[in-house]
Amino acid sequence: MKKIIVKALHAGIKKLPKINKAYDLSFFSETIERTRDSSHGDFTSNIALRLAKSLKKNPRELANEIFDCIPKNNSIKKIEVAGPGFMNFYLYDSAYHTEIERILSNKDLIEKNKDFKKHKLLLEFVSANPTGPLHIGHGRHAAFGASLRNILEAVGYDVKSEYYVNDSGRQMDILCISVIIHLLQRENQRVSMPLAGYQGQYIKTISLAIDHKFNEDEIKIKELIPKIDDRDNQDQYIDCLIENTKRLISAKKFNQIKKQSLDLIKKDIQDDLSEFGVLFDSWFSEESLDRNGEIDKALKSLMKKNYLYEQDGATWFKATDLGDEKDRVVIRKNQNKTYFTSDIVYHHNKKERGFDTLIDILGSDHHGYIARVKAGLEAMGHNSDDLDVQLVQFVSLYENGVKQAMSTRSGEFITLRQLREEVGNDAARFFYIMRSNEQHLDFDLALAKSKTSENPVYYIQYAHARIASVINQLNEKSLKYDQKNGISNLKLLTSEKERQLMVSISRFSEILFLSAKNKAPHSLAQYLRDLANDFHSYYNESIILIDDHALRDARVSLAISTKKVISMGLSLLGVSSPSSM
RNA sequence: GCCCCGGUAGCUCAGUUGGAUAGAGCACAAAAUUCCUAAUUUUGGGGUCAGAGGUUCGAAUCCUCUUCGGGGCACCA
Repeated sequence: MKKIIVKALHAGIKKLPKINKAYDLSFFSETIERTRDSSHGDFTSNIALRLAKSLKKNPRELANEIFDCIPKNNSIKKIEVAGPGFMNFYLYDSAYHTEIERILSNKDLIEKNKDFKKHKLLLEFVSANPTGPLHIGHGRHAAFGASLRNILEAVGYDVKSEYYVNDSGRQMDILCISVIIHLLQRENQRVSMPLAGYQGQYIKTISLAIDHKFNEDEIKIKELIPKIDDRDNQDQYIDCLIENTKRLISAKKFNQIKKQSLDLIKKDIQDDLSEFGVLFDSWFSEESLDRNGEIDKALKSLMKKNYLYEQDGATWFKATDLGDEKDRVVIRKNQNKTYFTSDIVYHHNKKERGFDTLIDILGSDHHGYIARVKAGLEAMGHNSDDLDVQLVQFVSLYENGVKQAMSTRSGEFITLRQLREEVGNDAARFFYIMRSNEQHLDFDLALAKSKTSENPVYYIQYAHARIASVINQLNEKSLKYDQKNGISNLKLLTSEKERQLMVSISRFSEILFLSAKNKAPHSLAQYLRDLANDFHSYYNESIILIDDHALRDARVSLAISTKKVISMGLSLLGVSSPSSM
């Protein structure tokens, strides 16, 4: 709907020779907003105020000049120059009717931007280490990423989502040894879990599933346990323990158990996310980068470009040359590659696969990591601006005003699965994205569980269910609904609340584009709440199923289009739209 | 010490990227149902936009400083 104003303004400006510069449509679009106050019309543009300075003109005069040049348009009732130089646009109601008609037709509810389609995006998110179940923090990433993906797709982008599986490196060995220790304990061997090992219940579950039994002669506890005090040197202790184990049971058997453990955890994560309605187009294995020789190839290329040097027995990447605050190690003294090494290659790989923009959704505690990944991209010959990092802040759970403790170390943290079971997928999805991602989230468990109007999810879903119920009543009362008749009688909808509802419906597409542009799914959530409010308010004031056929069909048309918008909006957020509650 | 995010009504938060008189929900006070789902609606009070300076026609929004809260500054991931 905003397009009407954008085009009109553009047509007007084109006629003014002095202003006709290289302004594109998106510039005009940026100057136009919905009015906050209906006494200012439907839309307002501050274009005259913005251009006044560079043209050295009085903004009001300029606004009047533009006004004189705007051609007649059968959607625009009148244009006013107001205040310091705003241009206020008043639309005919028919413009809103056209919008309702479009929504009722079976086409897409919103018009995608065709230019976006050639833009390939790769959205990477969650990417939690496969060393344990997902917790409530990952849940926020999952909900945010999945919603963002849906929104970007809805406005026209070609977008794929990916989960990066950190399936190589030291932490996988630690996972494996934790499982092995558990297996040994089940055989009544006198070994204790290293302090740096994974302590959670799930380790037990994995060991039960693997159910491996070691031979008496291959495990000699005395040879297994390092001669160091675990409490003094946790890292050294566990590394030594891993080494001993590999030697005693053979690296082959160790890797076999590691693979089994990884597969079990990965499966659990995949099931968890899929039950949560979070689907990925691909699961990218970190380990595959090494296996396919991509890491070596990239390192050689960096070496050739003189981005690497040796110092203190390690190999360093000259990140400072490319904007990072310090140089970073890519190969450690012990010859192991760092996590960052894989990440340079992984991001390079993403670009090589043909993605224009890479969106990474990271925890806010990873912000210090951005500069080095960007440096890595530059070094591999890409533009670091192609990487867009969205940071997500932490989640705290509150139950009746009391903050719930959460500790990863003890393994007693609240999992995503527990949360989903507690409050349900719908409430979890909605609450996770209800707030801006860069804001700390206080997740109110009691509110999420409550089935009252205080709970925004139920409030919105209830609006949908009410409309569904009205449609059922139509049939039960054997009333006929004629959509064409409804559309041609939309002009009968003249009450303030009816107009308000039509205005809200017409904003949907603008909200989606804004939400996509700002990568802010929470705007959509806020909008849906407002829309539901407009409907409830209208529903309370007017009866839809009245005897007057023309007005009834018009009202049903309005209700059905509201239902369609709510339903699509909720589905983009991964929330269901029940027909009865 | 350096870097990132945040501070808006009693509480939880929006604020369309610099616009006109700063908005919701909850809580509080009062009202509405012979009628399509009361899981609803209507009305009301409530603000030094953390503080101070600056930029300009115009600042919650941009810049500088101060302050408070969270996070980050590895040959961990």
